[in-house]
Amino acid sequence: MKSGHEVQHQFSISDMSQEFDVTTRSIRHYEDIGLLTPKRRGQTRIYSTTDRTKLKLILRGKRLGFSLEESREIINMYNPTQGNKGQLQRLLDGIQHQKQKLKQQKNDINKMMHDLKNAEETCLKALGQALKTEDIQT
Amino acid sequence: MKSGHEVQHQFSISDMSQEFDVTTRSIRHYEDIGLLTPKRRGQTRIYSTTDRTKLKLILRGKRLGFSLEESREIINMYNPTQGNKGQLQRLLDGIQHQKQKLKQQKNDINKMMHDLKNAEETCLKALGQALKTEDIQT
DNA sequence: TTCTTTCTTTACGTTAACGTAAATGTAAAC
DNA sequence: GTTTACATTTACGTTAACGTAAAGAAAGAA
Repeated sequence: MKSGHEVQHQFSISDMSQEFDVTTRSIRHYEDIGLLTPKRRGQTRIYSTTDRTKLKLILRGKRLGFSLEESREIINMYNPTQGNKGQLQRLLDGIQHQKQKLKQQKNDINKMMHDLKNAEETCLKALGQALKTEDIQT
Repeated sequence: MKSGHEVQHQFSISDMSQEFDVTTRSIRHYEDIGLLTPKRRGQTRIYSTTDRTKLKLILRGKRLGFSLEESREIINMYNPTQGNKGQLQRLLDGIQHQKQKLKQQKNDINKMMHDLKNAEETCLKALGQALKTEDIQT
């Protein structure tokens, strides 16, 4: 454990927007539904490294086709310490479910990748033929 | 090449619905936007094995978070024979793009899977503690 | 024949995830 | 001091992907 005087970095909404290539509207939307909880200096939002991490998780979820509600669940899996027995059990179930879903996705990706490579090959051959034909016609 | 008297299986919309666990409404919607093109006997839709394949691709796409328009592109990558040079080149670009996206997804999945396993471990430990505490309290 | 099932079309409704615009505030730069 | 840049809230608009309900046709079973 490091002694606890680490610098807490702070970020404006435009910092976040630029760094992660997401609109400020989206960032505020994530706050509206309780996914992010930045502090304020006056009216202005101040984002912490925790917020950055959560935003990263949200965006990773999006790339995998998750809804924001699903991303909320994922985020909630990152602090499993709190909670009674029932809650922990439900959390564990959720984790199993996500793991299963990810396995399915991985499987789908492998199949699709295989198909794409096939298509690529066929496409390249067809392109070769097209070029030959072009030569002849010239 | 097999001689061409293979049985062309036929399916009703409810066959498709049950087999793939998707509503008839969705199936008709996919037809509305031109993703499926079943034949008709009278008014009734008759689905071929080709339609089944396309539906499979659509659903696989959905599991990976693809929009129907993206699935349309994917489907179009399965017959790369037709088309002139420009079209083939664009198709090839699309294929590269999809491959890249899949790589990103695979990467995301690996990271998320790692995180989930961590969460699972933490969760199990906390659950163990909760049970101990329960014993003591009993 | 009447009932039940399965199909059809048409059309309005719904939800998520923002987009977009308007009106306003504040602080630094010129 | 006013322009510029970025911030805010409020609120209506939009799109995809269906859900849902209504009304009717065709076909087989009772």
